[in-house]
Amino acid sequence: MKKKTTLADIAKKLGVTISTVSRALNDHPKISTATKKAVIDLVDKMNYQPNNIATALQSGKSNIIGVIVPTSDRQFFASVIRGIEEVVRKEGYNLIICQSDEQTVKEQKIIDALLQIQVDGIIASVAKETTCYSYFDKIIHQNVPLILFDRVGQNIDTSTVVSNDYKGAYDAVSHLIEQGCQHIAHIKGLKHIKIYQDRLNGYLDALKHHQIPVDEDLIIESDLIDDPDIILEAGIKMTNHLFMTNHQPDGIFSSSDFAAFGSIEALKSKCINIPEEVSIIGYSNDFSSSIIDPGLSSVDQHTKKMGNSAGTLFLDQVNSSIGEYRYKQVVIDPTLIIRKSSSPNLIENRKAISR
Amino acid sequence: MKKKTTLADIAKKLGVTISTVSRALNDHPKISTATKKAVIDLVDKMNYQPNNIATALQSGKSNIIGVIVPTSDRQFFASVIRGIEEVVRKEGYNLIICQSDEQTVKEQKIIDALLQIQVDGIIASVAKETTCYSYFDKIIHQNVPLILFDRVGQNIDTSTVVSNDYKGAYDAVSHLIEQGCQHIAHIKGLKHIKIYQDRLNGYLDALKHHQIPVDEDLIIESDLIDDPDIILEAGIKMTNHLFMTNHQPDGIFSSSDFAAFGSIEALKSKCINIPEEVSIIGYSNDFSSSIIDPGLSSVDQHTKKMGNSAGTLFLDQVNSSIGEYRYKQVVIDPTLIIRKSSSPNLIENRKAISR
DNA sequence: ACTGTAATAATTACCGATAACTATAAATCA
DNA sequence: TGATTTATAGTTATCGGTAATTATTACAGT
Repeated sequence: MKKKTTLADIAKKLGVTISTVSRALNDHPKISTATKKAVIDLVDKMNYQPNNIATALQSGKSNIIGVIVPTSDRQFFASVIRGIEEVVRKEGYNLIICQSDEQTVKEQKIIDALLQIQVDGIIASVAKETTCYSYFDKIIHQNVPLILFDRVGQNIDTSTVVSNDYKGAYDAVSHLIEQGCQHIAHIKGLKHIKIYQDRLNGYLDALKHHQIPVDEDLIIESDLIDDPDIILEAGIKMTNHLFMTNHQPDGIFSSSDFAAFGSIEALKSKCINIPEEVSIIGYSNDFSSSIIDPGLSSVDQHTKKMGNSAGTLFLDQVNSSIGEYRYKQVVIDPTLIIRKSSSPNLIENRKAISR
Repeated sequence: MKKKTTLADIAKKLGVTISTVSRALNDHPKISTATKKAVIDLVDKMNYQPNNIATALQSGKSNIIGVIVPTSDRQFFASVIRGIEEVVRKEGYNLIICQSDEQTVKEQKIIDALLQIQVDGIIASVAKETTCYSYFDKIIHQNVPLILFDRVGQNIDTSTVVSNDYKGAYDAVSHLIEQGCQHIAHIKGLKHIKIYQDRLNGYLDALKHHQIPVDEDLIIESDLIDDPDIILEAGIKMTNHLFMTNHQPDGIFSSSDFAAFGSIEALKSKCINIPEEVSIIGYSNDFSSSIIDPGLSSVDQHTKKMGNSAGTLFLDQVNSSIGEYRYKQVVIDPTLIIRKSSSPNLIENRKAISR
């Protein structure tokens, strides 16, 4: 039931003042080596643990970074978080992970809570529901560094880390075309979210550059940001729908791996061969992409690297003197991982890069 | 560049003292409603945000819980974390997620860091490397509530939440036997880790109770706690090894879904039918279990529920008056999810329960 | 008019640490 | 020897709140 030892305890026992002890521990030059040694010895013996809260109050720094993600139990975000941590922990920062569950209201509550506990910065990916970013502006106005990643707001002036979704989509669709596909369907996400818009544009441009006409009936919109099981079911439905029309696709580019899993399942139950009759490419390179049969080609976003970048941007900003810092925009090029679902004569490529 | 407003700013503007403002905000009975209203109005207008660090210093409570997991980007742990958060956030606690990467040294550093930032409690799953638990005792000695889950230490006197691994294994193996398997292999984890020991015992007892002799050659040990891709490869190797002997199994119970994925891949490439010739059951009910072909039967551990329990145990402990609290041990029964890999005439069961 | 008692608000100490400013002694110099 | 460094450590204010204690009113009762 012993309570924690403080500097006062040590000072009293040593017959010196608190500040002497404090300075001894901080290796202040004006403290004799004899005193320093005495202090350090006693500190060890009394098992003294500095109270960071007191230091935080004094210095105005909490050494805590708030991380807001729509959901932490998705591979994508978990991996980004790990990437952030790798970078910032080296400089003594801890992370508080918060989940918005895609809800604007929760997101705002979280922001308030984080500001209240005096985080030194916030790294966030915005909830899909969110269309107004005034709450994020609030963070900036309080002089708290804000880094956005992946799902960044439209008009927020701050540093960001995004994946080059346009390129990812362009490369994926180009690859399908090279494999001989001429009627490529696209399962796209909600259009107000930039990443899905970019992927759509990549898809459209790839078609255009290869002189393939766009068939609007082959483009299906879906809310892709929920429970994996639900998206998978949706993928099945959408695929069945696609194959009920008279112009059936010979390729599918899905903005979500999970929807692509549904496509594979739907086609398999229709006894349509993948990739001979229909090629499929997903997005995110989820672990299951390598597990499903046939292996799903997918676009790897280098999630951990995204996290690394976000962490680095944060450190840059806090370590630069106020006023002189300029926001930076980092764009990370994704990599197309080719598996059987889009390439018939391929040795299985399970291994993902930098997952 | 405006800096944060404090109680002092409000007090000055209102011509009252800081404590009056403080008490007005805390709805103290001895403050007139007029003053309270004036304070609250000004607080709104000046966009005052209470400084939690100051409160934490004063109260000795940080409202932060440290969570230590071997790795946060695994579905299992991510889901437990979500479960913890669901429960504790309601009472105003925030989580700091830390990853030990299975290394004892990192684990100890994390514990020191968490104690230093004055967390109100620690919820942890111990690293596989860890065999000496003195660092966890340190937490307890500092009167910081400690809850262990899943991988609990052997001799630590504290509250715990574990899955009934014995039952999970027993049920799985019994099911294999009911399906007609007589030679059931077991891919087990490191024996010094209790969960793997329990699963082994469940396996052995299920065999015994069905009068099936144990064949030591069918039990293979593997380090199951690393990168999914690596475990999968190991699963392939182990399975190939099993099928090189002259007594080949007709069933495999794997302590890891990922190793089981490897088994499936190995058997498929040998053109051995699953489940007609060999039935397979994994452990953890990873999302990919429902994706792989055939669907992998697996033991669902109700991870979110584990998290809920851990959070509840923590709250119980902090909310009980000191000295009167008794440690509790919660055991959660897992559920066997049956899919095609162990049951030939089954409608696919993709949906997991309470993932 | 004078004391007693609410009602309300101001003082003050404190949480644990840091840092600027002072103070004290011994040591050095003119 | 007296003045001035130098080395070392003590004082005190501060971070932003909370809470116990004390002070100031206003009003009631006699």
